[in-house]
Amino acid sequence: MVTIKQVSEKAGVSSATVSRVINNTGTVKEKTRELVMTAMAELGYRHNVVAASLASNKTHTIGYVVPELHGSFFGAMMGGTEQALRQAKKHMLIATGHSDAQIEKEQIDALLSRRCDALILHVEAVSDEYLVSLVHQGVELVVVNRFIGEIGDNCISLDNVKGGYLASRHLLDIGHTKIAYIAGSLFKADGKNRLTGHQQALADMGVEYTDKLTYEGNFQAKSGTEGIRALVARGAKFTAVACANDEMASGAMIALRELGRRVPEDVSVIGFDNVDFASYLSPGLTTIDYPVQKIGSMAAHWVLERVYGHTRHEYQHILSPRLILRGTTSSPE
Amino acid sequence: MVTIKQVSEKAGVSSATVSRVINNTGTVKEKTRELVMTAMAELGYRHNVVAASLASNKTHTIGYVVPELHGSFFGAMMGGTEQALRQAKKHMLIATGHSDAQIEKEQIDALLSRRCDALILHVEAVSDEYLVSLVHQGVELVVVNRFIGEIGDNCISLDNVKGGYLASRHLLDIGHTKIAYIAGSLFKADGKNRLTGHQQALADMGVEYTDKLTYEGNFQAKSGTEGIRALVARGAKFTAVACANDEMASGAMIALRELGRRVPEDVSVIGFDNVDFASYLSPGLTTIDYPVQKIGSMAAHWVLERVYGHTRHEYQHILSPRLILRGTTSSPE
DNA sequence: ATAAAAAATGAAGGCGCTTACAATTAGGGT
DNA sequence: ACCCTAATTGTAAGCGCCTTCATTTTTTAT
Repeated sequence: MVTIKQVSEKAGVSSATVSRVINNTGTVKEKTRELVMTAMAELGYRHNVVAASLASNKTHTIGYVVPELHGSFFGAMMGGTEQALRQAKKHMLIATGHSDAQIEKEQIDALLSRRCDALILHVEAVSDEYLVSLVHQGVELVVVNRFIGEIGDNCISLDNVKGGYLASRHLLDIGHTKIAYIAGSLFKADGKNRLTGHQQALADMGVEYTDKLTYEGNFQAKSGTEGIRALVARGAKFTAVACANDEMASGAMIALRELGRRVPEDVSVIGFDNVDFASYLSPGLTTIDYPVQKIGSMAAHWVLERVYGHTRHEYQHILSPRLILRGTTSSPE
Repeated sequence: MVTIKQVSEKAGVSSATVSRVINNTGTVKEKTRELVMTAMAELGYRHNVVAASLASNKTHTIGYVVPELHGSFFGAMMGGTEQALRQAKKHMLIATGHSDAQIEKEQIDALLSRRCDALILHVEAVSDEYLVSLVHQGVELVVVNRFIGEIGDNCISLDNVKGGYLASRHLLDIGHTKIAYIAGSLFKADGKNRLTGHQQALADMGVEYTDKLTYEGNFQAKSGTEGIRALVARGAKFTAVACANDEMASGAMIALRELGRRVPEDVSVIGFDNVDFASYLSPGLTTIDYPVQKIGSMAAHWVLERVYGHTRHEYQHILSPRLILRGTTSSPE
């Protein structure tokens, strides 16, 4: 292992100088810089970031906790973050929380032990208080897709209520009144908020909300299929169904097709998230765009600006969803 | 920042002993262990993994390079890896190579500078020689989804030729002879190999291969759509189309539908990868299963066994694809 | 009880780099 | 040529932990 020391000897300078040229800090004469550079090249020197981190107390590493790695949602989000961080030469240490408070805490702990300069957290099981206490402890963190008033500055989220509203409002606007709703897990904030938006839209348009038309799924495609079956089994009548995410919408479409109901002629379907495959379905899925990649990059910008002091990195705390019209919704007969 | 030293003083032992209880190495009496534990708890001690890494020359971190983060493919793969690594308390430092040799090298370099204990690489632009030289330099790495004979032990890949063969063979078996092929980027090994498999299947069944029926896409959905249009525009006649991945298959289905050709009645479609949304399409996409998550976990096992000396972690070097029958293929009229 | 073996602990020297601070050199003005 | 300031470099003390080796304590065997 070639060290800075060996380089310094070969170049005939002190190790401090070598460190300066590596980090481009302090001042060093052009001539000695070259001396050092060639010495490094000849020796095949490789900077030891671990040692540097210990000495400087900066790891240039951001810890990232997401519930899962599979699926296209988190990849898109992390992609947004990565793109922004790569230019700043920061790296991401990734961990999964599996929507389990215990695991989430362990992972956060592990990332902190690894001395990440900041954390980006998409955690769903851990309590608000826990996150608030971390912030009060001085941990630099951004919470994504979750809003906690007390640490609002550390949150970057989508207005899920508005998204839910937009979806159902669209169905109402084109004439539907009997609208079924397949909710996401209601113990998760976004699942709950999207449902709230749905209810507000109904209220705004003077349509009464009833539990009979809603089914609580778990954000997985299969639960969309089950949702439709359950609704039909309980005799619910509807001409449209709003789903809390695209996976469930796709599951719902499968069930509807099985039942011989055409989409959108017999029943309209609207999803939520606008994941990449939404446009591959046929008809293309009308949905609510969740600017997930943007959320990822906002989180990166937050970190760059707040933790590393880079300027010119703007970010917003609350992003807005918008309606994406494709082929699964139409006016009722 | 509470250090091991402070803990040792509070517990009335030496720092060496504290280190022993933290790492569970050496021997330490139960009583003193408890002493140390309570001291750590009272002081709110947090182990500094960076310092530990420097001293022990082990980071317990695996560097991971993938082309992109978005899409469902790499998330699934990394998910497989993560699951296996989490139990071993290893972490993943993730970087993207963007299929660009320059970037791929930089990222590998950065991960090495961070002293990752091992690398898992899904790189597509860098040369075989480069990877071989890394291995010869003593870098512990697994190459996934790519086979390089000279370092076959370090590779974990899918038999893409066989997959391509299986797909086209299926179409041939159910009676198709006019089979169009929408290839992936041919400068990528898997794109090329899948096409080779297609050609072998044709040859085996005595059907002549012709360039006229193949179109080179780029693995993106849009190029599937364009592929169909191009094929039709050039007057190609076919009753089935095999695609080098599911995204393109989905794009192809969209184009076929536009042209008024029913799937599978008028033309059969088969994809490759079996990504998660393949079953959401309608009809469900017949495809070749790419055990991507398994590849991810194999890579983890390789690392666990070879780098960390954990036993009982079996792994294979070449995984086999298999046919997944769903609704997009049927015999021609 | 006592010697020998085993278990438990402590002392101290790094791991490779950063970073005040001190020391040296170079540049400018008169 | 000489003094002052600014630009360069070197010195050395850590950063917090691991780990070998020596030392002390405990256990086992006789």
